[in-house]
This record gives sequence, structure tokens and C-alpha cells, in this order.
Amino acid sequence: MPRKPNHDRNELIARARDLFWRQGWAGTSLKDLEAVLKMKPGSFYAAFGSKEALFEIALDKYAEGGAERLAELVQAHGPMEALKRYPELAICREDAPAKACMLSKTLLELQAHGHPLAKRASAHLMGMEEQFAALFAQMQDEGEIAADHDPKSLARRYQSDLLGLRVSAEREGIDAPAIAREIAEGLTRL
Amino acid sequence: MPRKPNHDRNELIARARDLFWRQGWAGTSLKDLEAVLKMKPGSFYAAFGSKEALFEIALDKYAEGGAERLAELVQAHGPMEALKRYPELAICREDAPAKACMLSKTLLELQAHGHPLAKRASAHLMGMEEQFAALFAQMQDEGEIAADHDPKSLARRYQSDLLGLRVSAEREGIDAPAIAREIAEGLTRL
DNA sequence: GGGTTTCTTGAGCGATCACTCAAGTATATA
DNA sequence: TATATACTTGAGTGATCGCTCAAGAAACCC
Repeated sequence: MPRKPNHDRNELIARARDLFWRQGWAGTSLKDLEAVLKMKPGSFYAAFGSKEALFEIALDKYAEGGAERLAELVQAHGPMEALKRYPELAICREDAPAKACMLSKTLLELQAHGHPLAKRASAHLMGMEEQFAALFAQMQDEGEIAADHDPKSLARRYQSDLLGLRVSAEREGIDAPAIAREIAEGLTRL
Repeated sequence: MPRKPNHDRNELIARARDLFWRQGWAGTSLKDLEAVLKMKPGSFYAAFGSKEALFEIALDKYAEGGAERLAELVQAHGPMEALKRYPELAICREDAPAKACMLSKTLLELQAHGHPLAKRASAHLMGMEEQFAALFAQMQDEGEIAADHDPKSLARRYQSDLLGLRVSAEREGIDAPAIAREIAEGLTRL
């Protein structure tokens, strides 16, 4: 009976994610979204409910994408090589709307007001960190790194280095790939 | 002839800096500023001209404060010990309105729109980095670290680690002082 | 105290914010 | 083709945004 939607919802969410990623929460107006999604207000609210609801979906999609890319690296090259390559990959994708991590941008922008989206970003960061910790633990089991490290501590530090790298990559005139290489090199010393 | 201002301008700027630091650019409304500064709109605009002008002054004061605190550490303990202590100091001041760096927060929030304040934050970050580089160079001259390092590379990495630490410190449930200790420890291996 | 000058006040400006909804349009079934 | 059912449209909502300005209050000089 009905009429089918003009747009592919998945594609819409991806475009919204990229816009939010680049411009942040307050920096992205509904006019911006309407332009990028080619939707009028009515369609937008029928499809997503609110700006906040769409941001949440976009944030989830962002986190999911990051986790997938890491998993693919592990699949292809094993844990150590994956963790070595991940930093450079994070800052060198030229199709990415920003170098910095969307999760940390969201956290920094919205944390002070206790906004739910900040909590969600924080949770996703923790999820990433657990993924890292699992890889470090696996490497210990396989004797690839020394056994006297705490995987959670390694993951915490790796995550911190990654976030710093991606903030640095957002600056102009900074050789971020050099930092990425140093982070990778640091892993060999474990 | 005239009447003297009710408020101490320096104190006003410090309060504005703390508010902007915590809440960011878009997250801070003029109502917020009026409340914290106890000024009505008219007084505010007579004193500072615009929200943007005050943010710029606050940003400069923030950068100046950071540089001063580092210089004091160097004065008291020398370059190496100063660089070792700085990270922990940056995240443990309990009177600070936020853990994360105001310069990086401003950069991440406003960079996408090419806002002048983002450029200014970027310039201040570069200034900090040059201060770090000068200290590393000094340590090389005094034979405190190996001579085969590029001081600018060391500073770039130190800055990146610092920014990562301060983003991490903003998260909940993260042992940031542990990361700070690891950064300090890393300096001993040079 | 009178006059001058600066600071303070607060109502209110136009613009933009996120969002709503009644009307119109296209696609499906019958 | 007729009808039902989404989906799309876009003018318009109240609220808030950064900001202005005319009027009043306070401090200085003579």
C-alpha cells in the first residue's frame, strides 16, 4: 500500500555521521543536516525523531566502524601488527571528515553539561579499550610480549596515545604519521 | 571625573576563562557569562566588546598560565624534572575547571568552521611545543639525554602524549595519574 | 553643590535555534 | 481506476542566541 522512502537510511546515517564527526554537536545545525541529507524538516523528524536521536545513531555507527576496521586488521595480520598499523590508519584515511576521534570530540564538547551523548561516547571509548586489552592479553598468551604487563594498563596507555595522536593530527603543520610510527615502534619494546 | 569599574578586570577574565575552558565556545551562552561575571549585557559589551573577543583574551590567559607553570617547574627543578612533573600537574589540579586542555578543546570544536579562535588555539599549542623543544635541546646540551634525538620530534611526541593524557583524564573510570607516570618514566629512557 | 564623565541597567532587537503539522504527492492494493 | 497509506513539503512555532542602546546611577573635578 505505502510509498517507499526516497532515501537509503543507511546512507543517510553515514552522511550524518560524517557531518557530526567534522562539525561536532553544536556546530551542526538542522539546516546543515537538511542540506546534506537532502531532507526537509518534516521528513527528517519522521525518519529520526530528533537531532539528538540521529547523533546517537551516528555515534554508534562511528564506533561500530572503528571496531570493524580493527577486527579486519587483526584478521589479516594478527594482534601485534594490527595494533601497529591502526594508529596510522586512523589518521591517514583521506576520505575521513576529520582526523580526530568523534568519540573524544563528543566527550570534550558535551561532558561539562552532563549530556547523555557524552556518556555514550565515553562508553564507546571504554569498549574500544576493552578490545585493545583483549588483543594485548592474546599477545601475552602467545608469548609475543612479556608476561609481566597488565593488559588493561597497556590498553589504557595505547588508547591515550591514540587519542593524543588524533588530536595532533587535527593541528596544521604537525607530522602526525611520524607520531603514529613512534607509537607503533613503542609496541615492539614490550 | 569618571567612575571606577565595579569589578577587577583580571579576575573577570579568569572567571570567564574557567567557564569557557569547562563548557567550550558554543556550550557557554551570554547568560552563563552574565551569571558568572555578575554583569548585565551592557556592562559586558562595554568591557569586552563581544563574546568572541573575551574568549580570545581568555584563551591567551590560559596559554600564558600554562607557560608560566612550566617555567616555574624548570626554575625549581631543571628541565628534565620539570617535564616529568608537568603531566601529572596538568591533570591533578583540583581547582581546575576541566582536565582536558582548553587549547585542544577549542581546536577540536571550532577547526571545522575555520573559526579564528581555532587558529589562535593552534598557534598557542605550537608555542607550547616550542617551549618543550627548547627544554629538550637544553637537556641535550647538558648531556642529560642522548644527542641523537631531534628536539622538535621529542617535543612533538611529548605534546601528543600530553594531549592524549588530558583527554583520557576527562573520561570517567580512567586512572590518568598512572598514564602521567608512564609518560614521565618514558622520558628517563632518552 | 553643579557639571561632567563613566559605568551600570534591563528591556528588547533581529537572527537563528530545534522542531511541528496540516496539506500535498506518490505508490501501493483492490 | 478508486482508495488507502505512507512519505514529502515548507511555512511557521516558541525559545534562545548574541547583542544594542537609551536612560539612570555613581564617582570624580571645580
